[in-house]
Amino acid sequence: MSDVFNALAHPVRREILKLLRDGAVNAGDIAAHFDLAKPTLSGHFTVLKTAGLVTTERRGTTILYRLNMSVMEEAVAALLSLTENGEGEKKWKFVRRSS
Amino acid sequence: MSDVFNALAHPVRREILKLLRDGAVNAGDIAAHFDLAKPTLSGHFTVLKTAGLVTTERRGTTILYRLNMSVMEEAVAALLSLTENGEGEKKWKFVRRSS
DNA sequence: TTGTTATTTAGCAAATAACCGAAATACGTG
DNA sequence: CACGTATTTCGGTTATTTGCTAAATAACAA
Repeated sequence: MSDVFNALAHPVRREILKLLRDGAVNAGDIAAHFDLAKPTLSGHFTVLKTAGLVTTERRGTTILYRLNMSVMEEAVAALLSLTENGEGEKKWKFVRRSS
Repeated sequence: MSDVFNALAHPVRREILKLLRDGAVNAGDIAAHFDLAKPTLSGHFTVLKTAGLVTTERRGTTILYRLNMSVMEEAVAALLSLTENGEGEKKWKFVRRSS
């Protein structure tokens, strides 16, 4: 979980995750959103991938980055576990909508 | 929010937060839970305090550390905002129990 | 004031992180 | 094969982080 929070700790990486909310995006299109050199973005991709927050799929010459929802869910659960002591009533309820 | 996730990225700091789940604890008692020098722990306290995740209160010779729940809640909200795009159905439901 | 306990600050070494430009790799096309 | 496009890896610089010991500060008691 350290890798996950570490990945979330950089504003550029959080912005990358937001770009992936509505579907997979290729590395070049992501890089175009930032005033940073491509190798720098590639490094950020590696951090996100190491944390498991994104997955990749080669699509011809480009590489698609996709959000890994299950790891995002685990991060929320880990965050909640820091405040819930397990004994007695839970203070929070966090559920995926069934539809 | 970078400061918050950065603070959460270190396992010792997450463990410190867990020690504070059931109420305020003084610096010495927290330090006793780790095999680290006290100045090292003091540095971790500073990171948590800078992030706003804990507050301090001097109580005689000791200093009490207390969890700042509102910042924890903001962290959860920030995490959710990375996956919710605002248009259409929300995928998640996250509510505080009323009781 | 002197001493004792609790905690932080200062100073230092080693490791890691963030950025860049240049070079390398992977793929598809002619 | 050779070329163009997309992306990553390499090598380097600078800044930050984590840990330590030793010294400084804060509060209290005698």
